[in-house]
Amino acid sequence: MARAATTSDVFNAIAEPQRRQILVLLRAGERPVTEVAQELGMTQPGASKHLRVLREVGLVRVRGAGKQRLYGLDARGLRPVHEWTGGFEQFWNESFDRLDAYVQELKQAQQEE
Amino acid sequence: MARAATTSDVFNAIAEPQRRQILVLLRAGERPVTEVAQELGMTQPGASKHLRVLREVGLVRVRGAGKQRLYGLDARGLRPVHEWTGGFEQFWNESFDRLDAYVQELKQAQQEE
DNA sequence: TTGTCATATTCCGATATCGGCATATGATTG
DNA sequence: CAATCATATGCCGATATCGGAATATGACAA
Repeated sequence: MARAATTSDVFNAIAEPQRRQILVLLRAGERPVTEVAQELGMTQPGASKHLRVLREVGLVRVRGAGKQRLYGLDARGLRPVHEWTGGFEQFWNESFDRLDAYVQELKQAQQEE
Repeated sequence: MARAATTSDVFNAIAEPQRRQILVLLRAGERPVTEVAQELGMTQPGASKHLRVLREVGLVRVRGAGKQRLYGLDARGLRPVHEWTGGFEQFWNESFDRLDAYVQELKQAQQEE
């Protein structure tokens, strides 16, 4: 088998740095593809493709505005990611100290050998 | 160019469902590879590979315990992800209502045509 | 040292990714 | 309708991924 599809999966969609940049940019408001490409220093087709992925996972919405198509943020899909990582909150404080303790114990044990 | 490396990037590391499962499992405590594989229904080499990636991005630590190697969680690397998504918190509430409003306006506009 | 259990690595095939370039499709205006 | 601007798609090459199977490496015990 091969790799998981980036489409239809928010975790994969935001694994791409450029796509994260796009999302951040869109926090400032809707923008047409060209402007996204320009502001982030990517090609128009490049931006278009990334926006397609973001649209497919539902992180972005489009609406036609005359000749243009305005892309806007729909951040609701990021919530599950936030919550998933939040499930580890207690572990990046308290619990890790224990692990650190283990490591120190090990170092000592090695020195005593 | 090709795809970004999953190694040395937490966002990519957690884009893999099985790796997320491993992290969740390890919240319950340290475990040897074999046990991880068994509890999650994957092969030993499979688990080993995923754990390698997680180790390389620093989400997991190993310590030798006799014949075994115990893998333990180091969730600190998840914090940036939590914070990054947290930067969109206001957008998955308030701000999206505006976008919804737009959509409704558009639907109306279309009906009036 | 040899055997045995635990884990890591290697090689492979199928596939999906991302970027670049050219081009097709779309919408609008004259 | 033709011209134009805006955007999307298609095709390509290079590469990395994931899973599977076999095998190598490691650690310990007898």
